[in-house]
Amino acid sequence: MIELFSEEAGVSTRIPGAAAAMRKAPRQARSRAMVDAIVEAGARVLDARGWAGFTTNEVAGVAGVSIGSLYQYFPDKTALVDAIRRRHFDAVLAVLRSAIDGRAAPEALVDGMIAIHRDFPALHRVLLDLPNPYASEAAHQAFQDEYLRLYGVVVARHRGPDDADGLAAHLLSSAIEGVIHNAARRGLLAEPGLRRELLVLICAYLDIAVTPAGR
Amino acid sequence: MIELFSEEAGVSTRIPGAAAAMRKAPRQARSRAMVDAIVEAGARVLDARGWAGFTTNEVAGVAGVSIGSLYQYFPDKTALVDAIRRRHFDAVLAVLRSAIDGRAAPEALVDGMIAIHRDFPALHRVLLDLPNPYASEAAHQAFQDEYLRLYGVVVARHRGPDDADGLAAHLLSSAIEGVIHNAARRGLLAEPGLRRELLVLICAYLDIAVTPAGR
Amino acid sequence: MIELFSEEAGVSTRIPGAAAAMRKAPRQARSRAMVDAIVEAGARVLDARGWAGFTTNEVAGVAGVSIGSLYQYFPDKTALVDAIRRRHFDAVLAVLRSAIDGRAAPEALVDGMIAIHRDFPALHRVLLDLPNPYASEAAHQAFQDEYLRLYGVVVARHRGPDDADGLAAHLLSSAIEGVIHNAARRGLLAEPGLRRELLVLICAYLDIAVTPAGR
Amino acid sequence: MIELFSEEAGVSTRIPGAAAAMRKAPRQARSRAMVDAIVEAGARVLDARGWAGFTTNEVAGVAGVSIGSLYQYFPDKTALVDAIRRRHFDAVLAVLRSAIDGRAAPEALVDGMIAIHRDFPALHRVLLDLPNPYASEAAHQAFQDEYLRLYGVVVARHRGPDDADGLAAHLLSSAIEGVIHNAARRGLLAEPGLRRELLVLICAYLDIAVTPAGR
DNA sequence: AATGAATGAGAATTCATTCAT
DNA sequence: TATGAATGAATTCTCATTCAT
Repeated sequence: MIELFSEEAGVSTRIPGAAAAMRKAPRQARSRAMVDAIVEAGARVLDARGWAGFTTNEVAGVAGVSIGSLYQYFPDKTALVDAIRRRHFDAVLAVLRSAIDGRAAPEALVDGMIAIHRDFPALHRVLLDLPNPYASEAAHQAFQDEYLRLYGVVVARHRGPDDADGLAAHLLSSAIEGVIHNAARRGLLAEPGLRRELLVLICAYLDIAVTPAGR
Repeated sequence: MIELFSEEAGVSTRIPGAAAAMRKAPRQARSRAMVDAIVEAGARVLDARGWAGFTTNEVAGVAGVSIGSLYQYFPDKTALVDAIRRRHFDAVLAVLRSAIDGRAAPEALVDGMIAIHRDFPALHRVLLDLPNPYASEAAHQAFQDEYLRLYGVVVARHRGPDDADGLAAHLLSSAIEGVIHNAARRGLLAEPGLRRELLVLICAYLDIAVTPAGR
Repeated sequence: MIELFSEEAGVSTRIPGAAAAMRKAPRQARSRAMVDAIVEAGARVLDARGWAGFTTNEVAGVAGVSIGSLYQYFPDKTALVDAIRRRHFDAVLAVLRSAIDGRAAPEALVDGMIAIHRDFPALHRVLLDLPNPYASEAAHQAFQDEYLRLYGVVVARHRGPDDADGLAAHLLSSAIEGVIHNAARRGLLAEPGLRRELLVLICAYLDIAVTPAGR
Repeated sequence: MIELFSEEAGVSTRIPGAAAAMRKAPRQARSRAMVDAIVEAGARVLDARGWAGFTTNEVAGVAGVSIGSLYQYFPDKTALVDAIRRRHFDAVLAVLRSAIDGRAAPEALVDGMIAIHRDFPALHRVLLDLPNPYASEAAHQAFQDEYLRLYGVVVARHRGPDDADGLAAHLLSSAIEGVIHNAARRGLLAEPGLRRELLVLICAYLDIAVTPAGR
C-alpha cells in the first residue's frame, strides 16, 4: 500500500496544506493503521460506488471502524476525500518520476499507469470530477502543476525543449489519461493490445514532433 | 441549441427507448419550450456545479419553472439526466457523422468536438461517470456501440480495415475524449495550439498504422 | 345508478348542508351528466385504490373529464368526497326503508346490503374511515341518526319497543356492517352460505330478545 | 403495554418475517425504549388522525424523537405501520387464546376485545383498510389464518365441529369486529349495555346452531 | 479513545388547486 | 365553459455530523 505519511517522500510530493486538514497527526502505530484503513476503504468505496455511494458511514463500515473514529481523524468528509486524492495522486507522480529516471520512458509510463488503475479502475476518473465542496483548489493545483511539469520532462527528452507553453505535455497527459480511464471503465486494462496501441500512440506523437519533416 | 424533439433528426440518431422516459410528450409549443428550458438548465447546472450540485429544485430554479413542472415532464431525476445525456451524445454522434461525410475527417472531427464542449466544458465528463442507477444501460450501450462504430469508420478510412477488434477505434476515441475533456476543464478549448496539437496526435496515430514499416 | 339530485328523494334523505357544498347546481343535462360521471368515477377510485389512490387528477381521468371541470363543480376534494358518501349512504338508507316497507324484513335487508356492496365492495368501509379533513361532522351525524332510527324500527318490529336507548339497533347494524364488509373484502359476498348464516345471526339476535325465556 | 420484543412471547405468536422489517434489532435498553415509543406514538397518531394524518414527521414528533431516529429503526413508513399492526394483532390473538383457555369463552372474549380497543378506539379499523402497498401480504395472511382458526375453535366448542368451511367462524368474527369497532368509534365501549348485548348476540348465534331444531 | 445512537437540514417527489388559453 | 399546464406546500427519506456512554 502507498504510505500516506512516509517521511522519505520527496519534498515536491507534499501538497501544501495537506497535513493541516488532519484533525490530529496519528503518532501511534494503531492510529496510523486506522487512518490507513479508512483511506483505503474510502478509495475502495469511491471506486466501486462512485460519489453517490460514498457516504461516511459506508466508508467507516468498510474500514471496520466506527463512524466516530472516522471523525476522530478526519474533521469532515472533505478531509477524507483530500487524503484519498493525495494518496492516489502521489502514486501517479511516483510512476511519472520512475519513468523519467529509467531510460525507456514510454514503456515504464504505460505499465505504471496501468498498474495503478488496476486496483481502483474508476477512482482516478471519479477524483477528477470533484463535486464542488470537495475541490480544495490549492492542493489540486499543486498536483496538476507537478504532474504537467513531469510530463514536460518526458516530452522534452524526446521532442526537445520546444514545448515552452507546455501544450504538448498537456496533450500527451490528457490523451494517456483518456485512454487509461476508458480502458479501465470497460475492463480492458489487462488487454495486451491496449498496451501496445497506447505505446504506438505515444511514440507516434513524440517522434512526429522530433522529426516533423520526416513525414 | 440541439433540438431535442426535432422531426428532422435522422432516424438512426434516435436511441431506442429514449422518448419512453418522458412522462408525457410535449405537444404544445409552450410545453416544448419548457422541456427545452429544463434540459438546458439541467445541462448548465450539471456542468457548473457537478453531480453534487445537481438537485431538481436547483434545476427548476435555473430553468425558471416550478419543481412541479419539472416532474410533469420527467418522472424522476434519472429521466432528466437521461435527456441531458441524450442531447449531448446525439451532438457527439452528429459531429462524428458529419466528419465522416466530409473528406478531411480529422479537422472536422476536432473542430466539431471543440465546438460541442465549449458550451458546457465539464458536462461530458460528468455524464460519463454517472452513479450507477442513473445509466439506462440499454440506451447508453447503444450510444457506445454507435460511437465506436463511427470511430471505426474513421480509422478504417486512414489505416485500412485491419482494426478488426476495434482497439484502434477505442484508443483514438479515448485519447481524443481525454484531450478534449481535460482542455475543457482547464479552459484551453479556444487555444489554437490545442487544436493543432490534437490534429498532430490524431494524424500521427492514424498514419503510423497505415505505414508501420515506414518508421 | 342512484340519482344524486333526484327531486323525489324523501325529505329525510337530504342531508342538511349538502347542496351548499356544490359550487353550482347543475341545471343543464350535460352538467348533471358530468357531475354524475365524476361521482361515479370517484366511487370507483375510492373503492379500488383506497384513500391513498384517491387523487383528484385520477378521478378526473377515470371520469373522462379535465381536472378543471371537476373543480368547476366541486370546490375542493372534500365536496367530492361528500357527494360520494351521500350517494352511497342514500343507497343504504333506501335499502333499509324498503326492507321496513316489506314484510320479510331480514331477507330484504340482507339481500339489499349485499347488492349494494357488490358494485363497490370496499367503498363503505373506506367511507367510514374518513380522514380528518373529509369528515363533515354534521352531514355524517345526520346519516348516522337516520340509519340508527331505521334499524330501530326493524328491531322494534321483532323485539318490541323495549330498545329505548337504541343499543340493540346499534348492535344489529354494527354486526351486519361488520359481516358485510369483511365478506366484501374477502370476496365472499356472492357466497350463498354467507347470506344464510347472516340471516341466522340476525334472526337469532332478534328472536332471542323477544322470547328470552323460550330458550 | 404489549411488549414488542418480549422474549417470553409464545412462539406461535411470532408472525414469520415480521422482525425482518426492522432495519436493526434494538439491543440496548435505550434503543428498545425508543422503538416502543415510536410504535406507541404511531398507534396514537393513526388512531387519532387516521391514515391521512399519519406522517412520519408527526409520529416522530409525538414520540419525542427525531425523524432520523425513526428511520434508524424502520426502513420506511410501511415498516412502521407493520409494527403497529403486528402489535395490535398480537394483542387480538392473545385475547382469543386466553378466551379459549378459559371455560367461559364469550365473556372473556368480549371483555378482552373491549379492553384492547379502549386505548386506541379507531386503530383497528384503520389497520384493516391500509392502502395496498402497506400490507406485507404474507404476515397479514398469517394473522388472518390464525385469527379465523382460533374463532373456529370457539365455534366448535359450542356448536360442534360442523363448520367445516369456516363460515360460522368468519361470520362470528366479522360481527364481533363490526360491533366493537363501531362502538369504539362512537365511544360506547365502556357502556355496560353494549357488553351485555354483544354477549347476547354471540350466545344466540352459537346456541342456535348447536340446537337448530330447538327453535 | 472508541462507539454508534441520535440529530435535523436538505433532497426527491406528489398532488390539491389555480388560471391562462 | 372546458382544458390541462403550471404551481408549490407538504411529505418521505438520507446522510454528514455530534455527543453521551
